[in-house]
Amino acid sequence: MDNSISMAVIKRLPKYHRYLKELLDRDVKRISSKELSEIIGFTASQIRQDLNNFGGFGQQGYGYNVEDLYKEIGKILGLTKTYKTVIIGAGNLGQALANYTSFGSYGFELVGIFDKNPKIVGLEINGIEVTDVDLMKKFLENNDVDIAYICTNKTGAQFVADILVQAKVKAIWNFAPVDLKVSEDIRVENVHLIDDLLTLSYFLKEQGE
Amino acid sequence: MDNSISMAVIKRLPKYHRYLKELLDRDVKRISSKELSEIIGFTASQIRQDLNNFGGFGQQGYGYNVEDLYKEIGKILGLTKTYKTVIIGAGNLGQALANYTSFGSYGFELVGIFDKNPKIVGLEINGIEVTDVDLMKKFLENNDVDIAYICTNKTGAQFVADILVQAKVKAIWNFAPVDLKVSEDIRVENVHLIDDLLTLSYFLKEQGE
DNA sequence: ACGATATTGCCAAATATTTAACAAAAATGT
DNA sequence: ACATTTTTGTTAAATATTTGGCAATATCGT
Repeated sequence: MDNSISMAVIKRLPKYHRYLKELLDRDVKRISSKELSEIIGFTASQIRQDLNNFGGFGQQGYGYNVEDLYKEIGKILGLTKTYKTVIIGAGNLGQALANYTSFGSYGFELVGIFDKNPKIVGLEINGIEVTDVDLMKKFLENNDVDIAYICTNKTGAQFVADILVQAKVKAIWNFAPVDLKVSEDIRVENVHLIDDLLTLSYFLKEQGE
Repeated sequence: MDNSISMAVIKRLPKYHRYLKELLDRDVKRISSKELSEIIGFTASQIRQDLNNFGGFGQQGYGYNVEDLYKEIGKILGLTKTYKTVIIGAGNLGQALANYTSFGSYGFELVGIFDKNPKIVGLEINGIEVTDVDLMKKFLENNDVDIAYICTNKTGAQFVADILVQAKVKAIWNFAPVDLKVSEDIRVENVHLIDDLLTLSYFLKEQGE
């Protein structure tokens, strides 16, 4: 029996979480799959199906308790604990991510920033000093880092990834325009920004035809 | 008859484009779907199926000519023309995107940057002066802008989107953590960074169980 | 020049995902 | 208290996507 949850479902969970947070902030107490479907844009059937992968959180004739469901999805997403994160590559993007305070509010705690550029090493960004990337290996040995954000250029990304794998970092969030080769036991999420632009470009071309 | 290409296929096109560019740079002349499958990680069958949505670019017993295929996919993606783009919100992320030179090399030309913060308005980023967002509407009337990158906070995003829709901007690349409500004729790509982190978090939690 | 090999394009089968349908259970109104 | 309405959880049907199989055709080696 295959009890693993499909990727399609997993990728929708953050959106549920986001919308439930909004409802919670607006003091909405309960919501039906139908009502939720109208604001979130999935079908009611899909919402019920998705949630039932994890348990029966609703109640017939009533719907779902917003606060409970929000907390349940938080638990499913692993938001009950905090994660230590590092940024490698403190260029524009790395600095932008370092300054994103909202990640911290979800429990992603930034504990280190690394770069190889001597002009950037030593700078303080969001209260954290940028360290030379040559010292990263040692840092990872002394700190139990969960997630690394790779914000280097294409050339440096695989080199950095190899060190991260060796140091048993658990996940990589990769912004470099390259698909990293890593061992099975490390999870990678790629953000290929240019891919999104090309998708837009595809549709703009289509429109003109 | 439904002749529209599925989103699953469209989302893979940029990856084909990326890998073909790499092969081209390495002076590889021809490639079979089997060889490509080994480096790109899709099945050979899927690759052939994907490409055949747009035409028979290959040749039996030979495979695909790398340069031709690269160009064809570029054409499919609409990379034969240039697009005028603007950035709204010149915070850390907006500035990072403004400094991304690689977008330009794909034909996405940055023509304006807007912000509401008086401390930022007037700054020059990558050769472009940041303009007050109140002047954006007028700017859009005088310049045929194709794509707008929304890098504002959650609060400002919908307000900005409404102006963009009115000004007949064709596409929005939205980095604000909100799902924009826009008319049908404008294309939106969302980049919800936090969603990716939550996906990683989901899998980290799974690992521990 | 010709047989062996490689490889596409396409169709069909297998999987995966989404949507529809509905019985069962809870809530609501009178 | 009881009929009506709401809404879930779940099963089944419908769609969509991916993979496998193979005839047709080109290339390659001799």
